[in-house]
Amino acid sequence: MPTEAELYAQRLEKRERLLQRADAYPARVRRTHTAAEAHAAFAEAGEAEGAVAVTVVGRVTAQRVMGKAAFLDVRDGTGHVQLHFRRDRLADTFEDLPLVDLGDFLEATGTMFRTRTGEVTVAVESWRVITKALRPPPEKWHGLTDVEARYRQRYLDLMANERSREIARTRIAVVAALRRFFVDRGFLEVETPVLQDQAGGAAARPFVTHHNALDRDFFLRISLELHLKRLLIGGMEKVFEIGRVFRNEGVSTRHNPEFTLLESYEAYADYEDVAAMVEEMVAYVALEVLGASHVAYGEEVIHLAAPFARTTYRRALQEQCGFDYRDYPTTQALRGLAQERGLEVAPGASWATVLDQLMSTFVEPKLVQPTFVFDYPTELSPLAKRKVDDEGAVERFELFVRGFEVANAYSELNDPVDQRARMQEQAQKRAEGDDEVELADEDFLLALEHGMPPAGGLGIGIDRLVQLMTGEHSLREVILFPAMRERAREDGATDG
RNA sequence: GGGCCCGUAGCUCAGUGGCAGAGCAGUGGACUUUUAAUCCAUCGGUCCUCGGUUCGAAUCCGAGCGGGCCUACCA
Repeated sequence: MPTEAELYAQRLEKRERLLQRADAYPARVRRTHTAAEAHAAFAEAGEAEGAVAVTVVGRVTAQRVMGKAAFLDVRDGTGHVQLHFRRDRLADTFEDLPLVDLGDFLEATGTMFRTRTGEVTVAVESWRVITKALRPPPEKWHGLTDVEARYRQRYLDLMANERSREIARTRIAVVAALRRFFVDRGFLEVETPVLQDQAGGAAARPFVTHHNALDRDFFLRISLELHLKRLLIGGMEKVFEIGRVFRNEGVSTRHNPEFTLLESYEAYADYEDVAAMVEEMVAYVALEVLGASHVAYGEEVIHLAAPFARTTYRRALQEQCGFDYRDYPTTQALRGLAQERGLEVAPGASWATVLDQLMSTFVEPKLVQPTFVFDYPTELSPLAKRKVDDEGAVERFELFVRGFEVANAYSELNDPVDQRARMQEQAQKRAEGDDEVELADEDFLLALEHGMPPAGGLGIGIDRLVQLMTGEHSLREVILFPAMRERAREDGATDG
C-alpha cells in the first residue's frame, strides 16, 4: 500500500479513528514530570517499584510491540523515557495502540519501575494521544543525513540528530552569554530600525523593500553602526544591540544574506579599551558555553584565553607577504604586485579592494590562533578615527581566529568635518562604479555635528563566533534556517 | 561567477547498457520485561527534469533544476 500518499492516508485514517474515541489534539495536558524529572524521582525513591507515580508526555521515537505487551520510547525536551503497556493492565485502551505511529505525541500515567534489562520505565495505567502526526519521522537509525533536507526541513534534522540540537543550544548559550557580559558591564541594550532611508555603516549592497502607504522604498540595514552612534550623541554612554542585518550578496558556507550582528559603543573608550574588552569577552563566552578556554578545530586546538597575539596591518603584510603597502601608493602599482603574486584582480578594483584582497589571501588564513590586527589603512575604514602620528592609518583592529574575522572595532570618528570628507571620498568611488561603499548619510552627519563623545565601537558576527565555539566548518550549520534557493513546491500526499 | 561531486521507495543506501533492489518505516500474522526487539508474510518507484545516442538508458551524451564541497566576491 505505502506510497507516500498511502502512508499519509493511513495516518489520516488512524486520526479519524482516534477522534471517534477522544480528542487527538487536546489543548491541555497534565504533565507531572519531565522525562528527566521522572528518572530523578525514581532514583530518589530508591528505585522502589510502583512507588513513584508520574504523568509524562512526549513524542514517540520507537515502538516495540510484542503481542499482549508493548514498549514505546517517548522523548521530551529533557530526554527519553520508556513506557510499558500491558494488555491486562490497560483493559480496553490496549487495543488502540496500533493507532499510534512514530512521531505522535502521547501522555501516559503510571508508576516507575526498572525492567530486567535495566531500563527505567513507566508501567502505563492510562494514556492518550495528544497529537497525531500525519507524516513519519526520519529513519530511526541513520536519521536524516541529506544536507538539503536538513536545512529545508530543520525540524526533521532537530528530531533526528542530537548534534543539530547541540549546535542550536550552543548558539543560544553564546547569545545569552554575550548579553550577560554587556549588561553586567552597564551597557544598555537597544533596538534600532531595520527599515532605513539608506543603508550605511558597512560596505555592502542592501536589500530594497517598498512601503505601500508611504509609497516609498526602504533599505534593510546592513549594519547597526550609524543609529547606535546617534544614541551616543543623545547621551547614552554604553549601548549595544544584537540584531539581524541583511546583505544582498552570495550564499555560501561563509555567507548568509541575513546574519546576526552584535555591535557595542562605549563613550570615552578607545580601541585599546575595546581590544581588552574583546579578549575578556571571548574568554568569558568560551568558559560559559564550553566550560573551557580552548576549543578543538580539526587537528588544531584554539586557545581562547587572554592575552591574544597582536600585530599591525602593515607588519602582518610585511611578514607574510614581504612588502610594505606604503611603497605601492597607487592602484596601478598595487595591482601589479597582486598579479605578480598570482592574484586575479577584478578590472574595476580600487586600491583598497586590491590591498584587502592581498590581506585576505596571504595573511588572514594564517591567523589561526586569536590574533588582533591593529591600524588599518584609512581608505578601508571611513568611519574610524585617524591615528595622530600616522595620517595613513586609523585606530582600528580586527580579531582573527581560524583564519576569519571574528571582531572589528575602532576608535570612532567623531570629527564631523573629517567624517563628511571621508564619506564624500567613498561617494566618489561609488560614482566610479563601486557600488559597495559607504554612502554619504546627511542625516547621520547632521547628528554628528551636534557632538559625539570619543568612543570605542565593536562589531561581532555572531554566526561566526558560534562557528568558532562549535567547531563547525559551515555557517549554514549554525543558522537554524539558512537561506535556500526557491524550490518548486511538492504537493506531497494530501490529495492522494 | 568558476571547478569538482551528488540527486534511485517516506528515510538510509546498493545497482553504472539487458526484468528496479536491500535495510528501516508501513501493512497482516506470532510473541506479556523489550530497547537498532525477534520471526514469517507483504505493500511501496516521475530512478530530479527535458532532450539525444542505442534494438534496449537509472546507467552513456547534452541542457536545465536543486544540493554539497572548494574557490572567488563579500572591509
